Amino acid sequence: MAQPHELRERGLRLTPQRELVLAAVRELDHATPEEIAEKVRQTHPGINLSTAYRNLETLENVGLVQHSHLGHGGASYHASEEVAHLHLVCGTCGSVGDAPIEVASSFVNELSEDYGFRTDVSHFAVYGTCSTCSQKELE
Amino acid sequence: MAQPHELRERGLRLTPQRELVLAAVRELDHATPEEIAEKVRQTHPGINLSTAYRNLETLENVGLVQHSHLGHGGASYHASEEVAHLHLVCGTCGSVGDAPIEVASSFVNELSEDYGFRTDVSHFAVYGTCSTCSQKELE
DNA sequence: CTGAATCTGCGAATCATTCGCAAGTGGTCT
DNA sequence: AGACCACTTGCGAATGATTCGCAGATTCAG
Repeated sequence: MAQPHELRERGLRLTPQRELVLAAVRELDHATPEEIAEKVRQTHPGINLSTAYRNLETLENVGLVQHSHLGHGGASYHASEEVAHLHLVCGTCGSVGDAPIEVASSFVNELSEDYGFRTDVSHFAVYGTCSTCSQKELE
Repeated sequence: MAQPHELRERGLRLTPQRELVLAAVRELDHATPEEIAEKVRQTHPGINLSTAYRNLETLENVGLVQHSHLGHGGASYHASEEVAHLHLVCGTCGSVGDAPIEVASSFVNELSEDYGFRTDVSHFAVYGTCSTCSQKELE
């Protein structure tokens, strides 16, 4: 009995690499599978990239982590308990800024009411030009 | 003299494949490089995929075409003169719906005022669940 | 018509992600 | 503790999308 581990509780086996992947996602925020594997290697050198990918997928299925698409590159993972927020990706300098999800609430509501579309604003990045780069363009 | 071709006018050489790529982008809307190459092959069988990619990049540099990221897959190209609109991608069924860009105007304004971020709403898809799939979930 | 710079075709290289498979391990049931 | 089996892992190969290197072809200015 005793209280089951959070992974077991979701029907997953408890393996060192799985725990480490989850820990890495929680520690690094917005990390690519590659970066997560790299992090895990610090304590478990042998871990394979495929294993990182597979565990991220598994953890996502049970809702412990989620991924979003930031730049043109690959996906970026973060823990589910993290507060959801918008990602403002600058197409000019590549920086990624954050903004509270509330900024989009009226937009989300409108899409819901008019189109019946339930938006997950944090899944894809919001693309544009950051204030710094906008300034520079004026020069 | 005479009026220069729209491509020459932008400092580009006028090659058959380049014109065809541009024509294909205009004809097919939201096409992947692969689909564009396929289209071009109808009139110019020999065109190489790399050439399509290179020309799309070149055309994008001079502002004649633009690309956006719809699903997890590759980029999708469209002509610049096309009216910008939002892409509503359903994560469940994969469908891509459209919505006028005005729906996002207050959202865009807010980001601009509060964060100085100039948003290009049509570059990345808006991710979520379409009305059809939302319905099904309730059953 | 000629030359130089720009393009194109092609195959190889890259990057991110997924697969197949055999060997290893975790959890359950005795 | 011992045995079993399904789930996992490591590894290398397979994919799919995109980029690169290069030699030969083409465009366009003079």
